[in-house]
Formats: sequence, C-alpha cells, structure tokens
Amino acid sequence: MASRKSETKWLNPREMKAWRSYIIASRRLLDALEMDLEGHDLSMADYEVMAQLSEAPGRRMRMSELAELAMISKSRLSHRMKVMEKAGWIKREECSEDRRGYWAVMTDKGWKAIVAAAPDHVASVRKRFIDQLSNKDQENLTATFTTLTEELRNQFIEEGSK
Amino acid sequence: MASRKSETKWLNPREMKAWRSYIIASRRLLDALEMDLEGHDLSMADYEVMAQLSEAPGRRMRMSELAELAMISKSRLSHRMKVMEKAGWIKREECSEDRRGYWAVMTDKGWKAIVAAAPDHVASVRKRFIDQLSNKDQENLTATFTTLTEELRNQFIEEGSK
DNA sequence: CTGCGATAGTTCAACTTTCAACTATCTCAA
DNA sequence: TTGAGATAGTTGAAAGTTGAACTATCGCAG
Repeated sequence: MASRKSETKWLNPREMKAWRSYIIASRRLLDALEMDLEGHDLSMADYEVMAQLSEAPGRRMRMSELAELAMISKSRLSHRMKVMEKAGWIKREECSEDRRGYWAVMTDKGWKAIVAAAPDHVASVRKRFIDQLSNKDQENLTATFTTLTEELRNQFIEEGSK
Repeated sequence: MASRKSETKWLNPREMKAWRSYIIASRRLLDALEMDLEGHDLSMADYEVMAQLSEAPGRRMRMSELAELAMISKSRLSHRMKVMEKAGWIKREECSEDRRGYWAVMTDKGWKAIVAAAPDHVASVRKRFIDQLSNKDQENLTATFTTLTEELRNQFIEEGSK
C-alpha cells in the first residue's frame, strides 16, 4: 500500500472526526437495521437479494446478475439460495439459452415474504436514518457518496489492470 | 415495527437516492478497506480491537471494555482473542481486583503488528475515503453522522426500556 | 453473614461466509 | 472442428459469528 519510504500522512483532527463519526454511526445504523429485520427472518443481505429479485421482470434473474446487483459473491448467493429454496421463497430453473446457467425464480411465498417485510424495512430505514437527516443533508450525502462510489469503481478498475 | 394500520410512507426520490448512494458506497468502501488490510492478516474488526488496545494505558484493557469500544460482542471478542493469543499478539492476565475478569494485554509482537499495519491502514482510509472528500464534505459528514450516532443511542435506550 | 440477582468471561452448537476446487458449458481463433 | 481459455454455478472444508447456556465471582439488601 504506502511506500515504505514515504512518511505516513496521519489524519488531522477534521479528517479523523469525519472518519470516526462515519464509521461509528454506520456500525450502529447497520446493527439497528439488521435487528429490525429479524422479525421477518431476513438479514439485510437476504433482503437485498429478495428485493432485487422481486423487481426483475417475471421476478426471475440469472444467478450471476443477482449476485452482482446484491453485491455478494456467487458462492455466497448459492448458499443463501439453498436456504431460501428450502424456505420455499425461491426455486431454480434451468436456463435453456445457456445451459451452464440457472434462473432464480421468486415463488408466491417469496413474494409474500418480501411484501410483508418491505414496509417494516422502509419504516426502519426512515426511523434510523432518513428521518434524521434534513433535505439538505440528504442532498449533500447523495452528492458525496455518489462521487465516492464512482471513485471506488475507478480505483478498482485501475488496480485490477495492474 | 410499523403499525399494521398505518400506510407505509415509502421513500421519495430524494430520500431513496440518499439511502441507496449511502449504502452502496459504504459496501464498496468497507470491502476495499478490508482488502487493503489483508496483507497484514487483519480484518477491520481485529484492527479496531488492536488499535483500541494499543491506545489503552499499559496497552492493557479489560475484556468487556475492549468489546464495548471495538463495538463487538463479548463472545466474538473472546473468540478473536483466542486467535490473536495464538498469533502471539496478546495474552490474557487474571485480574486481581475482580477475579471474574481478565486483562487483555498487548505483547511486543502485537505492538509491532499494529505499528506495521497502521500507516497502511491510514493510507487506505485516505485513498478510499478522506481524500475523496472536500473539507466542507468532511465537516458536513461529521455533523450529520455525529447527530445520527446520538439519535441511534437515544433510540436504543428508549427501546431497551420498553 | 447470606443468599440472590447482576456482571465477567468462556464455551458449545448452529449457522454463515469465504476460498479454492470442481463440473459443465460456451466462445472463438486457428 | 477443435481445443484452450473464459464463464456459470455449485460444493466442501475451514474459518468466523451468533446466541444461549454455563461457571465463577461480585455486591448489596435484608
């Protein structure tokens, strides 16, 4: 990472406060959101998988695409899908266009589960996060974090090609 | 969570953008920071434990206090400490004032490990996060997330006493 | 004193995540 | 047309995390 020779540029107080406040609030926020979802037998990650799948045309999606959208590894998705399949929330169908692949298909039961969870999750996101921010806060935050996502993607691409 | 009777107040576009940009950037950011630490055989959680311990008087701290500062459960800390003890980074000492308790004590080897990791971690936090933000961004962010932490703590206390 | 509820910390079992290995299929250049 | 490398997805084992149960000690009300 840092060159062995260059002196470390430590964080100054303003930077340190920004970093610590962000990381601490985020840990607490994420913990709270996870807890709020427990009643629906969902983790945030599983919720994200289900939400993405529910919005796909025909409520079906290829495993790889789903993994990418939900930002989890294919292996992890595979394991979670096994659990969700056992719960009757999704099933897998062979893909005729590409016979290596499968469709993840949301069942009626899965649809009902996500439809039941969504209002509570949104209320939770509101209470824990959105309603604590002014409109201006929200706009600043969108600007900052949108830029950040782009920058991180650029860094990722750059580093991948080294 | 939400009352069954009240209509769900879905997120409007401004709110949705704020929430999604935050959650997506955060996932990417945290992933990047974890990857950057891999070379030092540390997760972010372990780094936090070591960093807190390194700053304690005598580089020693009671397990419970350490768990609280590092924001992990006592059970999890106990498991991680077993691993770090095996790595020779910490040792545990009985506590004479309170014989139920133990001191987590950082060894020389542990100190060397955290001193080696810290500059790289700071460089990583800079590159992935802090240096992407203007001074104004940093100040906004500190204000927003400091308030958020307080509010989440209040919610936690309130809900705990119900 | 005593004994009961709280606290410190560990442990076990269940569950989740990761990582590398593996099968099967696809793509496409020679 | 074939075969090498890429891609889709799963699997198994190892490592990490959780939550409840457990041991031991503490502190204090009666």
